[in-house]
Amino acid sequence: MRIIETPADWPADEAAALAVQDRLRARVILDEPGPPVGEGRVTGVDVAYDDERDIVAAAAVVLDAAGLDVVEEATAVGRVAFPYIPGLLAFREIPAVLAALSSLSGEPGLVVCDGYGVAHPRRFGLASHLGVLTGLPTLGVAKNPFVFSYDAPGPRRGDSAPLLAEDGEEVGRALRTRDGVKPVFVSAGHRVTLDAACAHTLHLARRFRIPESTRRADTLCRAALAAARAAAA
DNA sequence: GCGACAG
DNA sequence: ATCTTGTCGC
Repeated sequence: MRIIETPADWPADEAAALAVQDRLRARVILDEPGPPVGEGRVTGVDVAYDDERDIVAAAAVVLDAAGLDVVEEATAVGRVAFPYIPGLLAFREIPAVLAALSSLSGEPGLVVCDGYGVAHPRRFGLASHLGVLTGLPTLGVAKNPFVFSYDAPGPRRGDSAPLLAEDGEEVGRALRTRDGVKPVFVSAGHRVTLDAACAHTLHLARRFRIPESTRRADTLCRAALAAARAAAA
């Protein structure tokens, strides 16, 4: 496990973070189809926090896209870099995620984030931000619709409905990954189209509502946090 | 002006 | 995100 420091130039407050989003969002690429579904590697990333002790733990779990077996895992622990502010989640999660990704020995391939990409008030959510910083293709799968509206998709796995911004733009999709179960909210991050993001999500979420990549990363970052707590005590 | 609001 | 046991169901 690698111990990280928050980047020295990381925004210190809300105004600085907003300025960074304004500067970086022009670099998001949305006209590339992205990697084919079921080939190569897919990496799930997730983060867990202990704000009491000011500890953050991130995990990156690399899967073989064909069989969804784990190829490699990495974690990183550090101090919380930013408070949780809706719309600025990336500043809280990304330093630890970058550290976990950088300690992988192999290529991550497609990165699946727990949150949004372009489905964001300023079209620059966590997944897009991570994509721009790393150059990797990314997508976001969130468990809640955030500030967007949608009509209920059909009841079957694979059914979807547009996730709409206030101006009517389709910024993502409410996608049913299991029959009769609450949909997940998918959006493109970087170098992946929305259609491709949904196809990857369906491939990764065959057995459960949440993609296998995210579930694996979630379990691993919680374990890393527990270990860091024990070490701190 | 106040509240809601990914994790 | 996090605080948290048992329990209903495939």
